[in-house]
Amino acid sequence: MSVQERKQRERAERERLIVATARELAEQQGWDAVTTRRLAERIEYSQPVLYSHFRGKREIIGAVALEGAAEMAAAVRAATSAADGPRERVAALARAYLDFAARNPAVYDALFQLDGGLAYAQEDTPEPLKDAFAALMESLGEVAGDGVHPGLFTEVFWASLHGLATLTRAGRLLPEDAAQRVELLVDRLAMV
Amino acid sequence: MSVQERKQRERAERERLIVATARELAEQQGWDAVTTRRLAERIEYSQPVLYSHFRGKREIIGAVALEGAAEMAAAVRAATSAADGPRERVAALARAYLDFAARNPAVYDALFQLDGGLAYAQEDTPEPLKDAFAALMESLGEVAGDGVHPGLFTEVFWASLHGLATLTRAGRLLPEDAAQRVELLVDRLAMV
DNA sequence: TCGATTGTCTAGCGGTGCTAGGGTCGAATC
DNA sequence: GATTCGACCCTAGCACCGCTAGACAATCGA
Repeated sequence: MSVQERKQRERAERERLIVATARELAEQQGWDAVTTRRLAERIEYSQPVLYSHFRGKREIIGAVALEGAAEMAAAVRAATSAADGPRERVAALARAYLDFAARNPAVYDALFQLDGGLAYAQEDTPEPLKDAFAALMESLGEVAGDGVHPGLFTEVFWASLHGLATLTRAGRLLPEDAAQRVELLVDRLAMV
Repeated sequence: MSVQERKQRERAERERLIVATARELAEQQGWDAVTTRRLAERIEYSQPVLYSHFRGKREIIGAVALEGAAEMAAAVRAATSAADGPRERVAALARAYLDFAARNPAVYDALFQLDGGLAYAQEDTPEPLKDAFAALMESLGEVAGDGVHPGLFTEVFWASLHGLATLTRAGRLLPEDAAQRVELLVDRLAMV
């Protein structure tokens, strides 16, 4: 029994190594640089080993996305719990969200830009994704305003943040005025 | 002279054919299906011909993006000019924008998602892109509110629309409540 | 008519994601 | 302790990708 357990442990450890390495490589050189060959070389195994853990590259991206969702949820909760009052909580949430996207561009891409084979906004959506959305709704729900469904409001606010994050990172918006944009967004959307 | 002119005409015509075919193929089967081989086969020329018109695949995407920018600007202007009053104009703009994104997903991707090698928010930004942004600002500028820079407001509103468009198309948001989200967004952001 | 130029194609390079098949090595059995 | 067996991993290769060198044919100017 103990031998099998050790093998399972080693296998799980190797899987973590794959995900961590993919993420690291993606953050360093972009997802285009994350090829199965390079990834295999970095973990010091051959390519087919990757396929004994994941169905393909897409699933590896998905694994990075799930890891990122948990971290983002934690970052958002940490920021909001340190803020006083609904208005300041929402502002802190927005800053934390955009900060996470800017600091972890590859993870953010895995989450919202690339195809990681994950289901969204559905029954079988993985728990970390649901929880990340829940983390947003916890603070945003209280400023939705009268008669506005908290979920709907959260979706709209989230979409706005997502738009700012992606357009800024893609060079469509200049980063200089980022703070002003967030300010404006929070002022208008949140009913404090 | 006339012979050269004819050749130039034919060459320009073929370039249009390439762009149109790339766009068509992308709309039908997604940009992943737009390979230089398939594209060459569809226009009934060999691959290297593509490279006599464009530096590479990226530039072809860029050409589709520019074409799309002009169309989007026209669509937005058509919608806003048919609406009465600032509030209704902004609502019409939002609907037209999201409608364009939904009806031309591949073009929208070429514009804002993929790398078409185009410069954004800079001096040397191509005219169609500047004009598309101008089309948005024409209607959005008048509802920016006191003391808010029209350009900044347009950026924020645009980012919100972009977020809704991309998240919806990527399956991150369910399309059923799309109309409600637009309503909410316009209500809150526009100072009517 | 003959060279030069222009245009196009065939063939191929190094890369991609992914997989079939063989070989090795350790664990369980006799 | 020897042997069989099965899990595991690697080598090699598939079809495809973006892109390009070099051969070849057609056309133009002298």
